Amino acid sequence: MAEEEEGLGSALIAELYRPPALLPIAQLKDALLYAIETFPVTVIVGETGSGKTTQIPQFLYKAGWTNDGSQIAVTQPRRIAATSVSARVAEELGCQLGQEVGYSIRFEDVTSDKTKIKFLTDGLLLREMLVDPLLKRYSVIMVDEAHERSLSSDILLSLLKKVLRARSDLRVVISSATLDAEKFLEFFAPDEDQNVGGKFKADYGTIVSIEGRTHSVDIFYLPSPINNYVEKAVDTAMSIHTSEADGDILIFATGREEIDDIIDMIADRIVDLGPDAKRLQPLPLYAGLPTEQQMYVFQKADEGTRKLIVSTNIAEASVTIDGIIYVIDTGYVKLRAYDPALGIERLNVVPVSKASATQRAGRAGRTRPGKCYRLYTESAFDRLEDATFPEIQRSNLAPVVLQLMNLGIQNIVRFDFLDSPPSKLVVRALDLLFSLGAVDAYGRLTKPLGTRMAELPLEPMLARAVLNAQSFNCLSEMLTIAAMMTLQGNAFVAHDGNQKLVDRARRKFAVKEGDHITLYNVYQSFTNSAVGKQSSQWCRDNNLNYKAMLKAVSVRKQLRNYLDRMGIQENTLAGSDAIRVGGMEMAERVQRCLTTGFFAQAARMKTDGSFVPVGGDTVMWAHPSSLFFHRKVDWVIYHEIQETKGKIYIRDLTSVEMDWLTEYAPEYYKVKQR
DNA sequence: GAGCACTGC
Repeated sequence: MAEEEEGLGSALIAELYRPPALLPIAQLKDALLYAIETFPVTVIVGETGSGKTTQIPQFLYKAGWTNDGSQIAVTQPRRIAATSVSARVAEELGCQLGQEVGYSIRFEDVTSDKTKIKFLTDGLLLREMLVDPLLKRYSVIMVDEAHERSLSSDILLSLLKKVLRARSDLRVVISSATLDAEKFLEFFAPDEDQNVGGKFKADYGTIVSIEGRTHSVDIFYLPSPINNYVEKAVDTAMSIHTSEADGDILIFATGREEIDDIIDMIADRIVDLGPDAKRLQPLPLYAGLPTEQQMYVFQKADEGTRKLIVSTNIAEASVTIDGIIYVIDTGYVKLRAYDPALGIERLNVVPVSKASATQRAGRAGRTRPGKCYRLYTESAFDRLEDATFPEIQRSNLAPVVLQLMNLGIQNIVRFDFLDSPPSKLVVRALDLLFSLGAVDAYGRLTKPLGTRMAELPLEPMLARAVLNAQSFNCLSEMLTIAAMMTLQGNAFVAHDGNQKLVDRARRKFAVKEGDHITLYNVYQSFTNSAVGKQSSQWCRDNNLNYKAMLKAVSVRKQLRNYLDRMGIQENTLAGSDAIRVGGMEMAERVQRCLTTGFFAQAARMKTDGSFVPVGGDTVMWAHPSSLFFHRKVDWVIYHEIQETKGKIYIRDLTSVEMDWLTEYAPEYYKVKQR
């Protein structure tokens, strides 16, 4: 396992560790088992630290829920949680991980025929439903952290509702940290029960509440609203540092730039404190930070030094840091929104929800009683949304729709969602899938193209291009490019914050055709036994993210296996072709092949360097990480479009010929011209 | 001209 995950994992295990007998959940054991025995659906409400994730599966196991040879599944929204929690439970049961207790995540299946309790990501359980739609191997399925309302856990709950209709023996346990419990339970009401109106006849399920074991956290609000929460966060941190007892500080900010600003301002203020003052060590934390730098936040500060961690939302649920006593909540978060009319993703800074604010405050009370300073007024808090908008209502739904169709859901519009996505999102998704040939004019999944696209763990446009690659004799190249695309711009990394070095490193691999083939060259060099040798040192020397590169190797291998099973062979010509891919022939094949997937994302550069889409007037700019940030080009296809601070950026560009667009997507462009 | 919140298959 890579360093980062080990580090984060052990932090998580530390959080979970508490002698099991002392957990409040132990007292509720009988009530819990009774509920699960009696009702198809049990919703468990319990704060972090209540032990529900580690204890409930053990109760069920010991109560005989796996005696008939079936398994207990516990789903997690994150890989790291699945691995670390399973290790903890294996230890408590005194067995080796992978025996009675195991986990299964993408690329790693640590289970055996002896496995009774299996932790897995919710996305992977969805994949299992393709093979086993009724999930027959499980007697109990526990969906943990359902309150996070992730895309895959939402869909999983919808599908479990369907499965329950066919399987009266199945038990579903939903665990939530917030007050959504009733909503979850009511969702599982059989249709006839919903007609009873106000009368609530819940013989299909029940709610069990578990006391948390976190310490109390005093909440402080501002007396009046402020304009600049960045400055206020700095002021608050400094006053905590100079007047409050020992204990580390955690500031929640919205993004990298803001975090850097806060850290710079804090650094200035530290100088003013004078040489005799207690020391303060500001540390940034966000997902894009190189692993080594992320690890600093977990290390104990020197004696007499107070850590001040300035973090994105990553510290809200994904990462747990010990020793935080003070939390400063700016009250904002950066969230994705999807504009179905333009097909653009936006990252907006928006107020947090009450659930989020509560979760943030709780980060101060893990070791001992703490304090949380909310940089907004109490009435502002009262006006916050109860919970963050579910992901399914603010995402590009093309991958979701494709996956649901492949699971046999014919009518997406009538699908029983916990919260239905806006119909515009569904329509947009269907339009795109139709233009890609995954869905026919009757709204049915096509065979084999549509089903194959759904099977590949790639977004639809990329899946389409990969499935076309064999006919362009560039499957080998496209597999590599697809694998590199899943890194989402994280192939290069600034090891010491020096962005100039990154740009220089990128130029070493650059080819005139654009970013995709540039990334292909990166992969080729990394895996070449005479060049990168898959070594971490080589990555460091070339400003590449070693962990990300290893992931690309895994993804490529997995994609390769999928295509093997589909009977699509890697072109022998491609594998042995000695032509440098930046040269004419191969490059053009790749460019054409990419066009067959990304024709709907084509644009042309104007003289001022901006881009406009076909038949549109949206002004777009090449992202600074693109080869075409500096260079001139005519037509391009792009992989991603995103609005940041009012400016629309396109990322991962490859130059194409205008004729190819009409050649490979005649229908699409005929409609466009009307 | 100047920059990805966070996950997952």
